[in-house]
Amino acid sequence: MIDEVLAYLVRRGAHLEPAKITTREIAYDLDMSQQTASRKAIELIKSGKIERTPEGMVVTGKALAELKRTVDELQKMLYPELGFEFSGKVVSGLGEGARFMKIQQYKDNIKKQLGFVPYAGTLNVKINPEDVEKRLRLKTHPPIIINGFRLAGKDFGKILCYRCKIRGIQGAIVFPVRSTHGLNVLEMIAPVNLRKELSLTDQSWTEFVVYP
Amino acid sequence: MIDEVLAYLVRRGAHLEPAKITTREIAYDLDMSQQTASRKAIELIKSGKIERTPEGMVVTGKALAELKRTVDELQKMLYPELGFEFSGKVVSGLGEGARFMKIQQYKDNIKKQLGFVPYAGTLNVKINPEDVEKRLRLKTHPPIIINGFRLAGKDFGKILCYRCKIRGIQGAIVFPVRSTHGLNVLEMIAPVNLRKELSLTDQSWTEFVVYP
DNA sequence: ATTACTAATTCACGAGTAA
DNA sequence: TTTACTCGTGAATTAGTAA
Repeated sequence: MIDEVLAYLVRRGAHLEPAKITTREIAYDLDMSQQTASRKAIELIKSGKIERTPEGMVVTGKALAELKRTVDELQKMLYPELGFEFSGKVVSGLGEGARFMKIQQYKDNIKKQLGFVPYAGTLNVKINPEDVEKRLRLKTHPPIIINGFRLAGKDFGKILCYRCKIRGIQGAIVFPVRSTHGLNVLEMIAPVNLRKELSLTDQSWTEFVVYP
Repeated sequence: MIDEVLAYLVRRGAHLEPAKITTREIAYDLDMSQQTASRKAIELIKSGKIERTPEGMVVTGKALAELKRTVDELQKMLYPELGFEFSGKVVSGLGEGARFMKIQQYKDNIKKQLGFVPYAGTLNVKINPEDVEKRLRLKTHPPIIINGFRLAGKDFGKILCYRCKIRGIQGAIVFPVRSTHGLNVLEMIAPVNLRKELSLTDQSWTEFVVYP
């Protein structure tokens, strides 16, 4: 998992600059023998995770990146309320979302609930298969509800949504109650034309965060 | 450090609800024998870190709290620049925040936007003078907006907020649009009574992190 | 299919110590 | 003072297998 000695070195700041840390100190602080600390340090060097310089030990960028990845992943699992990250590819919708976003009632209701007038179009992203489970977990959180209405003898259903952020732009993921999408496509609205604003085309890879 | 099997169970969501995970799966995913996975699971049960129910394995709150502490610490070391850290002293508010947090509409909107029902009270912290500049920088980030509403002929304004964490408890810093506070007092809401939960009294020194 | 026991094995640890 | 070697010991792991 996370190497105890490597984490210790990071705690001592060895990822910022070389730190003069003896194997005796490591042993004392981590409650192990000096011999073990020495051996572990050698192992870390052999696996390219730390380096020894005359100024002390340094954690390599590679090891740091790996550590960050692990901590990030744990963080996300432990604090799911801080935002679900998704990544996937831009795909073309059926133009249905765009049609909805042109209807004044929806526009008004979205403005009321989300605080922005949606651009008359949606961005459809086919999420990575490994994110589908996350999407299911997302749906266990209470959504923001855009009310439906009746217009010209036709029923327009409510829309469930969650705020999201894509490359700094705030928008929302929308789930029309009668959705035509499968589990792997998420539909996004925003105050601007996301395709244009973010220079996205079909098959563009992108990532975004959803806030339940 | 961080137990590999425990982290695996968290990755599988066993801290949210019981997860049907076999020792064989653990063994396969973590590259160990089924026997070792079984033994480690038993050890985790003995140390009170997981429980086995007919519905699957569950990570206990105690183990989760411990894990969060460790991850938080690493997070802080790895990303010293992330999150705005504030420190200051607890002060008494005018009871205005508490009044707001008792109003159903605000409670509903907060639950919707932040994912928790706020305790009917706020914690006011007078931040250190050197943190005031940080507070100004914070306001340049897009806030989460709690919608206002009209009730009994009176307008209740929207509330701008940012998620925050104080001693492991997730909450939010709130900025009512018509705030009565100066620049040096921050008002915090959380799902629990922070004063009680963290044993804080007036003049208690405390610190917290705000996530823009 | 599971899980978890016992026995065999391996490999991690620390004592002693040299450099 | 360090660090890091060898080596004996024992804890951790796996194979085999029962339930």
